[in-house]
Parts: sequence; C-alpha cells; structure tokens
Amino acid sequence: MRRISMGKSMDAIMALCKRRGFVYQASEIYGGINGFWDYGPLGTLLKRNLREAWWQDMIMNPCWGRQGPDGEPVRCVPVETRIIQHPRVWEASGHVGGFNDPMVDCKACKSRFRADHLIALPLHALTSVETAGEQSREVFVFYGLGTPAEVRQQRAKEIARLEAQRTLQSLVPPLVYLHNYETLKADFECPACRQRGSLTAPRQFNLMFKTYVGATASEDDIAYLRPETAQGIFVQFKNVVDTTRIKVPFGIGNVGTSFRNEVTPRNFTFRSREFEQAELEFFCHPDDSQGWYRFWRDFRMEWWRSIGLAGDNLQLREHDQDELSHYSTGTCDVEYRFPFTAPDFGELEGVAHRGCFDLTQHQEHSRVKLDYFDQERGELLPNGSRKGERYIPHVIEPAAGLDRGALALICEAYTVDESRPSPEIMKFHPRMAPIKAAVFPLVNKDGMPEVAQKLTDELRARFGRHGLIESDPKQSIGKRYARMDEAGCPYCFTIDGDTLTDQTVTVRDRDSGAQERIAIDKVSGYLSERLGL
RNA sequence: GCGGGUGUAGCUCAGUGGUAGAGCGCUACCUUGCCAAGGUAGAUGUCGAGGGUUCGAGUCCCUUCACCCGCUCCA
Repeated sequence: MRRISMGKSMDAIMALCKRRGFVYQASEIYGGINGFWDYGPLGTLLKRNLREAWWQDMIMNPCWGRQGPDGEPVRCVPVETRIIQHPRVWEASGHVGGFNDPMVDCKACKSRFRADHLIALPLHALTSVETAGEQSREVFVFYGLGTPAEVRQQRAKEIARLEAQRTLQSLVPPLVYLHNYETLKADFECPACRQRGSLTAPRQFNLMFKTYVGATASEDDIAYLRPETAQGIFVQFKNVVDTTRIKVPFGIGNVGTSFRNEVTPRNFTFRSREFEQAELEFFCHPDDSQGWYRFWRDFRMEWWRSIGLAGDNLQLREHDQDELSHYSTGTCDVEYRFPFTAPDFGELEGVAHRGCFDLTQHQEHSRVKLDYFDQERGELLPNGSRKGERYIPHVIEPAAGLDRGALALICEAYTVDESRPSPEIMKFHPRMAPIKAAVFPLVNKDGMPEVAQKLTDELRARFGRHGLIESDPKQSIGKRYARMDEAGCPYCFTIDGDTLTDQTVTVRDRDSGAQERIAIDKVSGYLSERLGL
C-alpha cells in the first residue's frame, strides 16, 4: 500500500537498475552474496558524479566559496587513509566494545533483545561470591561477555556511569557470566512473553570485519576492516597540522570504503556490508563549535537539495537529547524518504558535534599529545602579537553515505508517466546524470550520420570527463529518445534535414519532451550552461 | 535469528510429472523526416545451487544460497 501511495515501486526501481546497468547483485553468477552489491556502467558513473560533487563542494571549493560563521572562507584539505589501521585505533574509538552488542533470543516467543537493553533481573541469579558485600544496596544482574574479571570491571564501570546519570533504577542492564549461564538460565524470564528459561545465552555479534595481517595469520595478527573512515582523519590530525600551513578552524576530508557486518542487510543497497563514505571532520575552537555545527548542518542539507533531492522526500532531523551519544552536544541526520522506508525516512548523512571526544581518546590511547596551539588567540602582547592558546579542538562531523546517496538519487529520479510512450524516466539532475547528452541523426542517411558523428566527437572532447556523450543512428527516433529517458540522459540533440541547410539542431528536454531549435555551434555552450560547468 | 513470499531468456512473467514458452528488450536488414518505442528476420536458458523420489522432475521431497515483506536489530 505504501508503495502505491508513493507512486514508486521498489521492485520496479530494482528491475530498472539491473536492466540499465546501474546496480548488479555482487557475485551474481555464484548465487550472490548477502549484503554486497556491485555497480554497472551507469551506476558507477552516477556514483562517481556524486563523489566528485562532494569532493568539489567540500574540499576543492568548500561550500561553494561562501564564508563560515567566522567570516572567513571555509578551509578543507583531503587525506586518504587506509582501510586497515592499527587495532588499537578501534579500541580508542570505542568500536571494539561498542560494535559487539551481545544479543539474546527468546526461544519461546522468538523475540530478540540486546542484552544490555534487558530490564534488571533479581539478585539471586548471581553467584554467591559475586553477591557478597553487595547485600545492603540494590544490586542488579547483568549480562556480560568475557572472563569473570572482565565482566566485574565492565559492571563496575557501568554502575558508575548509571549512577552518574541517576538512571540506575530504571535502566540497569542484566549481566550473567557466559560460562555459567546454563545453570542460571532457569531464573530468567523473557521480558516479552514471561516464559522462564527460554532465553538463549548472550551471543556476540561481531560488527567489525576481522582479518589477519601477515602471512602467518596467527591470533596476534588480528586486524579489522574500518567501520568508518573518520578515525583515519583523527589519527592523522597531528601530521596534517604539522606538515601543512592550515590553521584551525579547518576540515579534513576522507572518502573511502568501510565495512560493517550488519545484522540484517536489507533494502537493496541501503544497508550493505561494504559501503563508501565521504566524511569531513571539521576542527574548531570549542567556543565556536555550536556556530560551526549549525553552519555544516544547514549547508549539508542545502547541498543534497542542490544535486536533485529537492522535494519533500528530504528532511533534516535533529536527534532528541536521549538519542545523542554521551559526548555529543548536537547531532542531526539528513534523511530521505525511500520507497521502502515510506512514510518514514532513512539516513543519508549524519552531522554530529563530537566535541573533543575523538582526539582526547586517541591522545589517551596513543600517549601522543593531540592538542593544538592557536597563535591567534590569547591575550594581546605589547609587540602586537597574541600569546596563544593551547586546546583540543572540537569537531563537527558531516559524514555522508555515498551508496545511500546514489540510491536516493535513483529513487528520486525514478518517475513513471503513463502518458508517455515510454513511461519510465530517470530524472537525474544534469550534474549527476551518467549520460550528459545524446546526439542522433533523425534518419540514418542523407549526410545526417556524418554531422551527428562530428558533433558527438566535439562534445566528447569537451564534456567526456564529466560523463558519457551517447550517439545512436539506429532505429526510430522515438525508441532512441525512450532509451535515453530510461537512462536519465537530460538532453538529446537531433540532426535533421534542416541542419544540413541552416546549421541548426533540435534539443529535446528529457523531463518535458519539449523541443527547441538552436544553432549547431551553440550546442556546446548550451550544454555547458545546463550542466553547470 | 524467527515467520511469510519469491527465484524459469537481459527485464516482466506463464508453464500442476512427459519436446523450454510469451511480451518487451537485444542483433541484423529494411523502413523511418521528431517520440504510434514502424516492419521483417534472428540469437539468447546449467528453469538459483546440491541431493533424493521416479522410466521420466521447471513441476514432488530434502538441504542450501540469494532477494523481497513483516518482526528483531541498526554501534
């Protein structure tokens, strides 16, 4: 029903993606592999255009040259960091702990819970050794993984945290030692169906991909494929500051592939296990951070609009206070209403105020100072210069998902117009369109093919770096227009009999089907203007 | 992980134990003077994979993989 009300069927979009070479199932001839998708020729070009636009508008000419809240032009530099980092990077970032959410299933009612989301269970489930000395206070049972010592530590930390938050009464997660769970499980009841003894032992979901560095592949060689590109930026922050003349406030951008072992890959490419991110970490003085947060939040929204997600299907959603990470003072998501999420929205990009959390974490774990000496702050000295101020910069993180972005572009572009002979049209923004233009001889004779070929060659020489220039002399003109509609080509230039005498061609607009006649030597300028080049 | 559904040509799908099909697309030729996706001809299949039952399996049974939907989850 939702699909019908949206007017867009995900099945139809997926069929078009396959048919026209946007997206293929990965390893399809072997039966596919869960959570992985490949891009075909047009999809590859579409995503490249999206990545290029991000690169241009975030790094090369940040925010289209506009000024930041400090009245200065926004400054950003790129890095390219590796998928595999030192394993301790992921300890510092919190991913080693945070990515391993133990899960518990109820065999009776098939419910699944995050173990740390379960309501507290009575004390008697703990071993006597553990309960000694804790009789006088309210004690809760936790789930936990690892050795008893590790679990004790984990629990102490958790209690301290919850006490600090004054939520101990309501939110304490239960803990049980894995090694003696079987003897204790009769004491536990399922929060959903109240059946006793039906909960499975907590099972660990490894959300990070594990691999081995080195040919011997022993347990000492374990490394992880990055779950986000951001950490590579934080780890190289000091090098960038030390080896360039860039000064806070500034951003460092990083684009690349990340991996997450999603529990349930679903919804076409939306939740893939291998995906590409475009992340910017913008470093600024703590006092200026809220201004920068608002600046990036608004710009990122504007940016997605500018590449074609212009309608009601795009929204900005500020996270509620209880949704925020403990270190964040503000986070919002740029969200798109996909056919499969409608009427709800799915995240395209998160813009997070991360405070000084990441640099502080890496400073502690690496024991390398990661603060910044700002020579433009501090009290004014007699000689006219400033005394300087040392601080750990705060960070605003706009982190975009390129595969989700490409999927949103596809869903937004997909249009069905039953009044047209070929109802399916991909209305890509010209800047995103994989095929920029097509050149057709109206009929394949009378000198028209030659003129068309010459124009094609010219357009390719000028626009080939931005996208495909198609040329097709075969079959009826209607068929050729229809094919271009389905591939999302915005402009078709047609050579007809008049071209040979007055040097004009027709331009057909994809979205309206309307035609106008322009001089053949104006085609290049016409296209350049409309592609925003 | 659980439940439901699907898997046959590039795409959409028909095929209820007995020779592998249609429409669209694709290719070639002809036509065509701006969208009636023209006409004619042609090519295209490990029937998702593996095993079993049977004289015989796309069809029945088992296993498995993938995708879709609903739960669950989404750091």
